[in-house]
Amino acid sequence: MTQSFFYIFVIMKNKPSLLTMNFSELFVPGLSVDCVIIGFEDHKLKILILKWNSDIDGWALPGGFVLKNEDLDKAAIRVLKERTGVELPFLEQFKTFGNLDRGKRNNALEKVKIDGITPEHIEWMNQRFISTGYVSLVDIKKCDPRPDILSEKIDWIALDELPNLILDHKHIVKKAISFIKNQINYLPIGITLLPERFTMKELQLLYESILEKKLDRGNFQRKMLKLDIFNRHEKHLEGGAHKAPYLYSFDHEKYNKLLEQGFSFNS
Amino acid sequence: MTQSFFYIFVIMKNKPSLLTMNFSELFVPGLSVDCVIIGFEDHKLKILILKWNSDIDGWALPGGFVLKNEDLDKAAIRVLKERTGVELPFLEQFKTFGNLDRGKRNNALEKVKIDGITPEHIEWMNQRFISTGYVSLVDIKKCDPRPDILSEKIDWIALDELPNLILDHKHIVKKAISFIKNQINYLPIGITLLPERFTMKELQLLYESILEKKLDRGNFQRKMLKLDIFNRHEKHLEGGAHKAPYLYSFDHEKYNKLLEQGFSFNS
DNA sequence: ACAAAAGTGTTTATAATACACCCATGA
DNA sequence: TCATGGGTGTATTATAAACACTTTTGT
Repeated sequence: MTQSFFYIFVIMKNKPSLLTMNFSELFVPGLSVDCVIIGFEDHKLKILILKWNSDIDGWALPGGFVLKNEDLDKAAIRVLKERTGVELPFLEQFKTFGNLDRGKRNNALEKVKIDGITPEHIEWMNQRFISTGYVSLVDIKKCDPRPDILSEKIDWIALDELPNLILDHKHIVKKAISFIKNQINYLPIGITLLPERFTMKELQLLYESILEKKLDRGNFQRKMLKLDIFNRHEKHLEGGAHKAPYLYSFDHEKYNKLLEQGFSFNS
Repeated sequence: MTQSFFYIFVIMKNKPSLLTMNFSELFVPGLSVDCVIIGFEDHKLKILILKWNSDIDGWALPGGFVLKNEDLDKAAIRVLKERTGVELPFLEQFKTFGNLDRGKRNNALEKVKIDGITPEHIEWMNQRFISTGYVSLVDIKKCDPRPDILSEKIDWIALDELPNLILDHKHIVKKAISFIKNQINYLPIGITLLPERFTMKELQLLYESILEKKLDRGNFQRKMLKLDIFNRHEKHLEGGAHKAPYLYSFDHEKYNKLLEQGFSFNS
């Protein structure tokens, strides 16, 4: 319900006239999408969340409404693009949240005073909402997070440092993480989370973050390389007082071939 | 969108007056649930589907609308109960279907002439619908399938003998099966699909149906028994000209303990 | 006695785990 | 030269897979 604001802002920049429209004509009523956009930085998983302005307490997941002539998936793609500038790295629906108690009426909405937002808009946003959760894995360095007219800021926050989130958004995040954890054995997940070139150590730290357990260095390296989906680059990374690690990148052709035939990486 | 009829029927039996209500007041607009109810009979996976009456061509998954003051999950539970009489054996949400092209307008709806169904009801049902898919695993013998005012019959149909299904219901079935296939390594799925007592052979046939591949008899038996979640019963099954197989049942206490600690059965 | 299918055993191959060793590097 | 972390090797254990052997039963 709340995410509408961010969408309104985008509309305002492009076609301000749309704001005079009744939401009921524009959007599928009562249905929204929420995106858990996950990145990896400083050896930690982080997600992109929006800090509301002082009138409204709490942070929120990037989300939005579904246009009447828009696929549900497309709505999520649009939200991802609007918040990060990124197009379709990895975006998957994981669950639809439809409990009655998720949508406690947000009194804060009544306080909002923004040009073009009418009491009818507020009324519409205060209806019961069912929200479909999408999870996206992105390279933080490729993102250009865009704050919103209603939010003081948009930020990457480590999973273990999350502030209060509105509604059931914390629950949505938990479900997203558990979804990724289950998927990791069937998807070489690093391909969208890491930069183009990375070390095996970095990939291992990513896996350890997702699985929440330590892995054996030697075994991890051997199992990964055995998948035969990496290119090893001759230029080593320099810096530490130790042997320089190789840099790797995904061989997209081999990677896709492996995905097609299916595989299992147990860790 | 079509499933509404079945729900109307139930309402008619209980509180016929509700039929005079506007659907917009009763239901969350544009949102439905569809249930893929899976059973196991004659060594085959079967699903419960509804054959429409002659005015309307095609079969449909059991489904329904979501009441305005009802959890999404509760709507699925209600549909399962109404169609089978069964309460909560195994019911899980697996995906929400929201593509525009899934809801091609069903001209057949206009032909329908049923007491109490007004053009406004038809109009409402012809709006764009987004549907959340639930999958349920049930013991066919415990089910009491109930056909509907609009359907000639309700039947268990083997997966490889499915007739034409309306809308994207075939696609929904495929996704449900693939969901179960992925879950099978983490859930002793037989507990709700098989009768109280069963042979290892039957359990194996069930697994082979879901996994769509043959399994080694000896290895399957040993791996299953090693899970230590079964009770072996001394009364053997008789009938064939061969050694009589033991009957097993799930030890619910051990089963639940295993589920809590998590396990993986690779087959 | 025999066929058929159950129950159990055995062998082999493959993969997971733990840890050891040597190597390259910068201070 | 020494501490550090990278790359690779190896022994051990656990699991999967293939298949063989024995048992029980009705005909």
